[in-house]
Amino acid sequence: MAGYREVRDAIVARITSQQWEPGDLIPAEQMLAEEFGCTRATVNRAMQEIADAGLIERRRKAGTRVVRREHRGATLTIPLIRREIENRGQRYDYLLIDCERAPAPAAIRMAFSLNAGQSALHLRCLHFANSVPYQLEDRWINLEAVPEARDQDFAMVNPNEWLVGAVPFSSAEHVFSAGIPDPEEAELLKLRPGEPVFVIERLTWLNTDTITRVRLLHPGHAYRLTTRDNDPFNPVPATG
Amino acid sequence: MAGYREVRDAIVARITSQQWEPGDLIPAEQMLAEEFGCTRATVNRAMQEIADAGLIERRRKAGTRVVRREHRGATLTIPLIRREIENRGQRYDYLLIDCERAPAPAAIRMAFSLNAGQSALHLRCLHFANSVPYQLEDRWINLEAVPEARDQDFAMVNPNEWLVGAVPFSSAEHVFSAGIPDPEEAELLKLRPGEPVFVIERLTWLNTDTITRVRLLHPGHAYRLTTRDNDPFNPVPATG
DNA sequence: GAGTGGTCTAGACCACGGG
DNA sequence: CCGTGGTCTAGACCACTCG
Repeated sequence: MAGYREVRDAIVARITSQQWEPGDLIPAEQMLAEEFGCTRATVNRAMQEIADAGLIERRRKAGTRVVRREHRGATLTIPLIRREIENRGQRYDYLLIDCERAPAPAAIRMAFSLNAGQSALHLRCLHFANSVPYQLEDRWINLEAVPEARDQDFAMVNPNEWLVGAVPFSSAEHVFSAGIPDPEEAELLKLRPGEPVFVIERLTWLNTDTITRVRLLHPGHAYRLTTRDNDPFNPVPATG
Repeated sequence: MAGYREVRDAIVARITSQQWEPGDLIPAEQMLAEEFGCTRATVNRAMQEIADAGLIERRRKAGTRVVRREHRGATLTIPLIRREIENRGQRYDYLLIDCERAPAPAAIRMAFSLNAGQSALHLRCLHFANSVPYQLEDRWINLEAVPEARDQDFAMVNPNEWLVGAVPFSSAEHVFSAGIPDPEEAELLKLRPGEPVFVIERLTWLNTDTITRVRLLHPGHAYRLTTRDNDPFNPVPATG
């Protein structure tokens, strides 16, 4: 009689209540199917979801065990910069500082797998929230991987939005850090002396090609990157 | 003849190759089942996984559409601090600075849903990598939710590890920012003047109870938080 | 070898929601 | 209304791997 959600939630409850503790072996699917009055397929679907969430580990013949929870995951959503600002009810403005094809420095050449002589597209721009500098973007685009970028007018469309629309799928690597801006960066962001910046560096791939490397600077006093991760199955806690 | 992985990968390929573009309607499960020579259940499982990955949106009667990819997600793994250091081959040391039951300040009272008079457990500690300060931890623990914390000796076991072991399941909220340490913090972390800190603030829930709020400071010059997100189905790009 | 999970089938009924 | 996805069943075969 039980649907897979009920089976799933019941099993999760036994784990979170520590009725089944980390390391414990869970009854086999056939046993649970009988207990819950459903077929093994239904139990299997429930168990699959719990395993996907990382609560249990399953191995043929060895059975299913409650996982030792060692670390917690967090899912960040990196929004479109324009949306991020407009969603807060602020006006979004965009300024292209410079955009030119230039010889790629060594670090970029390595990331893009380019030879010594090759060039790439380098551009810098500023994003404003209510006319206040919100993000300074320093981006390299791999023209070997994305040759169409050369014909784009990035004074009109910001590279963030253009790339998201033009590149169908990719992997990404993010690095977050705190740093001290150099004098030019500080001036562009209109920072007070001594003000730190929150730095996001992102590398993006299309299949095996690196398509872009971007370095995003935010004023330290104004920027907070937030993520909320809920239990995969349990109800959402009160938002404090 | 096709298994659900083949069906899934074939459909994903049509999306990433832009054969099916964002907004497009995908053939119904029955059609795809006939095309791939399998049952609708197999197609359904493939589509479920693709939908979970966020590539498509499904609605009864309306059918399945390719999603407009507006923002990218990133999955962070917050490791055990000891592991993070030891995995780099460095020596981990831990120092409890202070640990006392104290009246909770207003912000903590609000987060923990406490009344004006109530107290909570406040502790501060330092984590070292090769004897260099790596993380300054300032933590409040809600004794209403986790009364066992009062009997713990946090000079021996650091609160990070104890909580991960003691609390079976929870949600969490992370906020990342860059900041300027106050003089005491700067001294504890042995920072040079003007050095910024990378700040992680985390709230953790057990069901509807807030169990702990922790503020973690890292020296800005030494700390980088990295995350690598791969396509859910495609092979991993070359690690640059 | 044998027990467990992984997957598939053929068919069925239902819930949602667009037209 | 009625097409679509959501879910379930009863049964089957297979793949892995522990003992």
